[in-house]
Amino acid sequence: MELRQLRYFTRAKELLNFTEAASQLFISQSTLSQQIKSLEDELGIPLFNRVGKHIYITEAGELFYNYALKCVHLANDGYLLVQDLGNLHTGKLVIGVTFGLKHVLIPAIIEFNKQYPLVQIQVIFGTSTEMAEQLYQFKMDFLLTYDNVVNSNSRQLKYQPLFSSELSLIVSSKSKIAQKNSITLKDLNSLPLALPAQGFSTRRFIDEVFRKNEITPTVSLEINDIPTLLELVEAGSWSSILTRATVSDQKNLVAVPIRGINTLQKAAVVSLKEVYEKQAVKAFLAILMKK
Amino acid sequence: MELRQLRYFTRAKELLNFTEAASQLFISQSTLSQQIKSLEDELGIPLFNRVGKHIYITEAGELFYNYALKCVHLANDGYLLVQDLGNLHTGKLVIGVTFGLKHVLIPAIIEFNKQYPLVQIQVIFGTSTEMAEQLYQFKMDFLLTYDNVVNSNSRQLKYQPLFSSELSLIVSSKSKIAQKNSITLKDLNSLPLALPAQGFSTRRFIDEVFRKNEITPTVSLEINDIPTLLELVEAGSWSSILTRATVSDQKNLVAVPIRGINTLQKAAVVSLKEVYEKQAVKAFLAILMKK
DNA sequence: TCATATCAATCGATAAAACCGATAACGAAA
DNA sequence: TTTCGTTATCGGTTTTATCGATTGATATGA
Repeated sequence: MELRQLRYFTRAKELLNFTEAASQLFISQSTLSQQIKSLEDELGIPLFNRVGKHIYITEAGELFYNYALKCVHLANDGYLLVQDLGNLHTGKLVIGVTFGLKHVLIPAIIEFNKQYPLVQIQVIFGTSTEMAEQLYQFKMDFLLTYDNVVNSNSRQLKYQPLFSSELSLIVSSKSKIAQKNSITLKDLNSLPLALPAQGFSTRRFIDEVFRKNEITPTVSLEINDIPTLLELVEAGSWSSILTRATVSDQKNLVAVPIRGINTLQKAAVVSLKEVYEKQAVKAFLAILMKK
Repeated sequence: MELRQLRYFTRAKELLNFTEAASQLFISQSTLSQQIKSLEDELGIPLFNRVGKHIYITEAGELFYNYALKCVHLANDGYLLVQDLGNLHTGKLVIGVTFGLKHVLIPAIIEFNKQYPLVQIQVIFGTSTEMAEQLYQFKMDFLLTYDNVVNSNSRQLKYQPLFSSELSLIVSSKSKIAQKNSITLKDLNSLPLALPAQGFSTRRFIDEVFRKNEITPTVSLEINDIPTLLELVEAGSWSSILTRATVSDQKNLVAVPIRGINTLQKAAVVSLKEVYEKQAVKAFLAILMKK
């Protein structure tokens, strides 16, 4: 039994299709077929049922999978551990972030790069849904978002809170509303709203607030790119709802508080529980939390 | 990185002596030396410090060891688990059964559990149609039913006959008919019948008998739960048609033979052909057949 | 100080195995 | 029935794991 075989097996089990699995593993289908067979021979029990053109996992396969997967992950964790042991002089950091937390991330990146110039940084903006998916696939080290992310998911996430920011009405500074100290939820009914698309954590939160308070404002624009959204709001026709923090560095936009409801959004660092945490991640988070 | 290398490494780390470790691993010292080196190359960091004729573990080696050891153990646990499965120390058995064969199943379950108390058993009562479907989807290990099941299906089923039982008229022991030695098919025309719903193998058989003999008795009640059916027959208003075996353990019901036609129903174990048969299934069937 | 014992590293050759492409075999779908 | 999508198998090639023999390094003891 070798890790190679376990890696092949887990992928095959996940896809239940040898051809596709082989392609993802960058080996030929024949190799995969042979390696699975040799693993089955060693275990003395079939891991898959072959029926016609399909394969199904057997009871033994299902049970064995748990061990195989853990084993592969453990080996990988060990590898990662050694990789960045001491050397924050190599390695790569992949950070997911919602646009609303850009202002928190930027200074931290600058500071981190000053301290550890050899660590490559990749920043990915996206919806929390998209990013949670990438996190689960180990394509991301951690993500920065508001904390009402997918909680129904089977695997567990670790939350480290950063700060809170109020959800506010965002309007152009030229708008009449910009003068007001605050508005009520009901005022929203008469405003044409431009909101982030489905999938953004803020949007999920907003929809929830609407539902609870039984109001259905006109959402006349949905868009999945926040800079563009801000640009459109700046132009004057629409208002939007975002956290106050989102526009903290925008001159031509004003955040008007929404009265009477709890609109506190908690920003947090989200990562996978029980997975080895890179040195670079630790160092980065130390900088981030210090602020 | 392969499990072989991790096995070599852990042993070497424990003994801090390549020559001895190699000997225990039944490989040459040169092989061990090379494999450790290739592991170190892949990790990009030395796991041992070579000082003169001695070796010492490095910090990286010490940390990596924890992962390597767990990984090796996990793989071994997975192996043992699968072996156990073959030895019936774990696992699950899902059995589908028509109500008419309950009396065959019960003692077999009791005996099986006595012999293999660690195997979980799940029993599903249902129509043969439903259960055949679940069998095809690998949600069931085998089913116990009368053998005129779906034969038109593309995939192939394996039948292992158990015994035969005559289809009889089932009446309350209080009924007048209960006294008779037998009745004819034509007598059925004048009786209000309560039959199992479509989908039950017995019902399929009954309908076939009616069709062949060109009679159309009054089916005044159809029901998809056999215990309830029996309860209603017991109350006295209806008669039913079921195998004699179905009422073998019922006091207040009598089975009256139907004359002049072949009403033999063959009970059988039905499973998928050409699919690996679990050890637990083999053991269970051995007990079932022995009776 | 020098010989010797004891270890790890290295080299070259060999055996094992992982791998690939081509093709067969199979069942499902058309 | 043919076609399509899939897995299994075969024969040949490449990679790599392994070995024995040798070298190099160093601790020990005469």
